[in-house]
Amino acid sequence: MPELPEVEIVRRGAHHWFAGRRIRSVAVSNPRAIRRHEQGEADFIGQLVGATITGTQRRGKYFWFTLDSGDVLVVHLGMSGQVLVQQAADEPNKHLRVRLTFDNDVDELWFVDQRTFGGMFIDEAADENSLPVSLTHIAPDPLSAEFDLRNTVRRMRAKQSPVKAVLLDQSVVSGIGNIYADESLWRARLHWQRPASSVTPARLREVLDHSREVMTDALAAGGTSFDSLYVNVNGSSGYFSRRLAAYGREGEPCLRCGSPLVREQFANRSSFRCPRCQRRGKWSRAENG
DNA sequence: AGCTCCACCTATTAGC
DNA sequence: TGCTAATA
DNA sequence: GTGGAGC
Ligand SMILES: [Zn+2]
Repeated sequence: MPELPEVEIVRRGAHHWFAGRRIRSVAVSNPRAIRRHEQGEADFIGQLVGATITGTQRRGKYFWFTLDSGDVLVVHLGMSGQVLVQQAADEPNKHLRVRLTFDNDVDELWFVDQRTFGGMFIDEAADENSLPVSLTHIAPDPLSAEFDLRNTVRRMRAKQSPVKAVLLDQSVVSGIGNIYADESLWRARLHWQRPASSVTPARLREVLDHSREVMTDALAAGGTSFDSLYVNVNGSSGYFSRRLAAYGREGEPCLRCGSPLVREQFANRSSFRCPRCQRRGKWSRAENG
């Protein structure tokens, strides 16, 4: 599942290959991929053909190409999206949804997405940072310069929901998904179900600091890949999955205390935690200090 | 308004 | 093998 | 992973 580190890896690759290129053609093979472009397919194609990509930006799990038209092309990978650099002669891909060709006639951008939760759309820039209007409700992510730790802690404390739900709320803090939420909570020794309002500001600060650290480490490792669904623009996997301490480790020993990790259901996804290090009460803080 | 939960898809894997 | 359920 | 429906 692409979260901040995986999206950032893809953005960097996309920038390297496509910044400065002029779009020659656009083919949409599954209109669902551009469902968030409300003006429809013809408008989507019409706005892109002839436009030049001037750069790339990212906020949380969204990234976008800035265009010389002044608008931006927003990309979200959903659960299984890929942005690949392909050559025209490459073998067809069953899950190809959108295909862009460029003025050099060699390298193409293929948006490939098995589950079709991801997509692309054109939007206008809301400010001089080119933040798309449709993303103004997305909060800054912990790796961005605009991230305000104190303000984020204050907003988290106002929530009655489980602290994990708040970490996943992109309007409070962006970029964190199921994997890095569990990793951050494990590092902070916090039970995912604690109401955010019941957690002290100091501990909320800690869990946010841990999210920044774990996502920085994951970025350096090329992201987390469990299978071939998450890959960079060249189709390669990242190496962070082998360093996960919580996610996917049901029954395996906690790397701090050796207790077998447990798996619990949260909404309709899985949560992994250590039953000893991550207990509900405040006493879980004291041990293993 | 705040919060929870489910639909949106395709594919793979586990279990009967 | 072939179906359903669970999970990503 | 996200947006929207519903309590
Ligand atoms: Zn433990």
